[in-house]
Amino acid sequence: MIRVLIADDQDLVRGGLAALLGLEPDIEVVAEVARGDEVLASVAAHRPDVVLLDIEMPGLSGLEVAERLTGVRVVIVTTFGRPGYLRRALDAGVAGFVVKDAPAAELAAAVRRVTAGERVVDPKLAVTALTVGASPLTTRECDVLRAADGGASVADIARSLFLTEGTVRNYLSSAIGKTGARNRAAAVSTARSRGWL
Amino acid sequence: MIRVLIADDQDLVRGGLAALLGLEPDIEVVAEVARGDEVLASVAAHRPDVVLLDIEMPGLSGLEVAERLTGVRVVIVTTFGRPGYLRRALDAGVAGFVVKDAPAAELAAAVRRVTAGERVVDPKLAVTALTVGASPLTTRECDVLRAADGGASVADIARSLFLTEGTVRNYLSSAIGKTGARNRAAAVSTARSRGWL
DNA sequence: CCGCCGGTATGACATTCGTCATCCCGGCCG
DNA sequence: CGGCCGGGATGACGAATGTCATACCGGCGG
Repeated sequence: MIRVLIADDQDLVRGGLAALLGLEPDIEVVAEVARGDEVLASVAAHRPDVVLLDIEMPGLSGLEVAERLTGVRVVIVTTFGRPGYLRRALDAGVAGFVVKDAPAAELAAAVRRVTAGERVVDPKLAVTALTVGASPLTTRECDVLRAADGGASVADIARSLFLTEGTVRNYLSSAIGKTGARNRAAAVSTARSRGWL
Repeated sequence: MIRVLIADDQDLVRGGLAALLGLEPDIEVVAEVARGDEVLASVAAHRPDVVLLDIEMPGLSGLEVAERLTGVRVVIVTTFGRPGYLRRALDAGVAGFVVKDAPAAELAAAVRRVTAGERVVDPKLAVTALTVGASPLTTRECDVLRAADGGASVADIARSLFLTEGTVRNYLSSAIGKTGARNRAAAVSTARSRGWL
């Protein structure tokens, strides 16, 4: 019996995945959590063989959780097949990476394969991740781009990061250049779609 | 036996919902589709009692599908509890509106209740929808905001909508005013979060 | 029939952005 | 030890953006 823990913030989705895996005779869902920061305690309590992690969760992101988890196989299950996400997931040592628009049958298969010691990654995604490459953005450029999301002005960003307006402009300019965008909004959009933020 | 059709573009989620409802003795999932524009044909073919519609799907959005569907009860199942979505859904005559972070048990309950002729809407969401109010944006203002998403310049927007740059600036200015934002990016963000786009 | 609203357009104006050059500092690598 | 890179800052300049007043047209409600 493969013991599985599921972490996803959307009740309906989490319940759905549990129901899906519950249909498999050799898989048992031993716990479900809705927040990233509850995963570690639950893993300690239930000792699952495999942990399914959504990336976007309150508390801690799935990627952050994956970095902290040891002694258990991790499969990232996410809506967004962003190259940067895959890269960070692999850096964090996950055993599998499945996107939510993959065929439903693939989930159970992935769980079995990582249990058997294999690494499960969508080949198409892997190619894209290699093609797009790693993030060229520095830490601060990321910070500034994140702060710029939602339409904050240079002054707003400067205040929220305790920087001078001029410095913020420099970082934005640099990030715009690196993303090949023509303004901050496009830069944010590009960086986000690549999983760089 | 309540016959249900599920429309959601993410295989894993759709499969999950199907598995979840499959556990109920009085509910039968008779069809699944992944695109909005496949729903009508599938409804004609399978004659379900209830149709579960995700909003964000390729082809047609769940809201557009709901407007076109007659003779069947519709439940919107969406990630985003945006007031504007709920409003448009109710205008389209749906019988239920469930957000994906609702408890899993609520889905089957919602299906049963709409079958019994009830209308199922999250009370909190209903309050927010009434509080926030309907969209103050005109059609063109929406168009321009949508086109502005992703960081397009005034010139880009003008080209894509066959307008003068000055006119685009006017619409943007007006939309920025109506959303209480301080620039176009914030306006897009606000309008989107309210479901006005 | 007149007025208002939405769509479209023009021109002028102040403000914000994006770019560039240049500077300082502290690590880290060769 | 001497670069080089990343973080941080300043000032200047041109381009893009946001605001406002004004105008014309077509439809719809009073």
